Amino acid sequence: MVLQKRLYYGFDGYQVPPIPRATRSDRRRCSFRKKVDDNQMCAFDLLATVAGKLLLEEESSPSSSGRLSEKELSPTLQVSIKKEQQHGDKILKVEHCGGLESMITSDCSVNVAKSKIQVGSFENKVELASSGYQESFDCTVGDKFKKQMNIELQNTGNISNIAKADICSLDDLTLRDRKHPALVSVESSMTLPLGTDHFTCGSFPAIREDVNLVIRDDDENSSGCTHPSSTTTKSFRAPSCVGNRRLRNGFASKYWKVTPKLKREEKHFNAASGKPVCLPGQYGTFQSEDSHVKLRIKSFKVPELFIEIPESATVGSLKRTVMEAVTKILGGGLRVGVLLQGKKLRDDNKTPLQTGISDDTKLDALGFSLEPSSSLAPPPLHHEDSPFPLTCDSPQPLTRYSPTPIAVLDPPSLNLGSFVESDHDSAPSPPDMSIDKNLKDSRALVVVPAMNVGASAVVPARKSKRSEAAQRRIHRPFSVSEVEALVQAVEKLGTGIWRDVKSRAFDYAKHRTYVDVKDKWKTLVHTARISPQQSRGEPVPQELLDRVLNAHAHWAKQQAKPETCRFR
DNA sequence: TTTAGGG
DNA sequence: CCCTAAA
Repeated sequence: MVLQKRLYYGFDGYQVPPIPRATRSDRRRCSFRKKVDDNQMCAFDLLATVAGKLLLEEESSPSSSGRLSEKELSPTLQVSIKKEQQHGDKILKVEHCGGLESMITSDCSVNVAKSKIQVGSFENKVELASSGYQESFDCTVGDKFKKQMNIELQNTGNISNIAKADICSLDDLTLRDRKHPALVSVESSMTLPLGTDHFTCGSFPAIREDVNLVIRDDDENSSGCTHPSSTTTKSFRAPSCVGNRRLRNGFASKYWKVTPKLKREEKHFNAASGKPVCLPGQYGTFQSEDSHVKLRIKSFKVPELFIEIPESATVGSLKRTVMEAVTKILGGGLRVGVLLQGKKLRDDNKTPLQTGISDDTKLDALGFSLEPSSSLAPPPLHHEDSPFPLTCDSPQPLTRYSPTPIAVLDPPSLNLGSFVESDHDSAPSPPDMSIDKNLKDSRALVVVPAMNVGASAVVPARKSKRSEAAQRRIHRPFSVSEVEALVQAVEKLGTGIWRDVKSRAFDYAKHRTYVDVKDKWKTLVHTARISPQQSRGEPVPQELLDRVLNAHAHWAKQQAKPETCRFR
């Protein structure tokens, strides 16, 4: 099946929703935020997981030992960001390719360097092109790169705040000066084993017709691994190809692609009709042929993603883990949220103006976010207690990986580059946004800003009626691999020291607390004592249950005789 | 903050 | 998972 829709939108930058990550203790004081955070994390996991899958499939091959080493994985975490800016008759193109981390954290420069060291195979390429002149050069990570960026940015004057964090720190680029909205093209390609219905625009009528969503069946071939003709092609990989190939491998059954397009003009809304009005020459105005508001998703934000696998895990197990997580998440579907100045627009029936979106609304004040949806139920807003079948559970003592934004090459037809852009901050005004850390940990899948909303409706983000009350955390069943890790840790450390067990077996999983771990052990012991038929959920291998009982008995005995040293 | 248990 | 008393 092929669905194609386009979404045009224009704005200058995007922002991350004001959802600072909350620690468990923080949650007590700010439950609402924590809740949102949890949801976003799920959404984020989804995207990043998918991305990671693609890359892993393409670039990672089992080492001779049949195991994955960090070195093998790291290089697969690639990200590409491409920026274009028109300045007079010149067009500045900046492309950045780096390790995953640079996409996830706000401090790209640091992480890029880190990634460089870690991976050793990362590259940056900056291209400067203007009429009759073209130059490209490779930069090393760090100062040199930043320096290069500075020069270019200065030469061209203004630059978008988009992707700034991805290239280097804000200060380095002095991006605050944004008189001209830079043109940024970000495309993302990912495979999602999810039916189109999950992301149909029914929930987002305003942009329905504009979203460039390509959903097709696997076998749909991947004829076009054509790289963009531009010189920028070389610096990054051809994820689109990867994606397709992957699909054909039978993993994902659908190919979901969001292809943003560059649009130089901006649009204004007519106060009366709520429809866009063309205001040529005016900054912040869009050009529209008809009376429709056109939106374009500029980029997705993928704050953070962790894929953990045991060091002894094989590529195959990694893939299965990823698949498992994706499937879970997709099962819940996705919802779209609209953010204005960091606040969610909950009333679907308001017009742009009514929600506060007006001509002078800063484009970057608008944002879209994809959130996991609890059920198939449409975006009707209800609280989100609904259990989310998502979760990115992984196997044991894992190694931790970052997300995986992928650089995608243009579709054969279009000569656009696709990328997944992740960035933090950038919003000059979003209230209550302790960028940095908070964002860093807010695992959200955020689609960037856009102008949307027709007279129709906006997508309800989520109605948290109890924007204050404590919300129950989403249910995150322990996967078999997690159980395995837990058992192993308890066998080694014993019971009663859950803090240690937690850090040993789930150090990477921020959503697992020592209390959770302790509770899990409790239920495991219970499960091991009852008949398999009586237990629910994913069945735990008998072998593990046996080990649970043995370990439980062993440590219970140990506790009985205090004189004995636990370490034997 | 952690543990240990009941809910 | 949550909530809490205890330590």
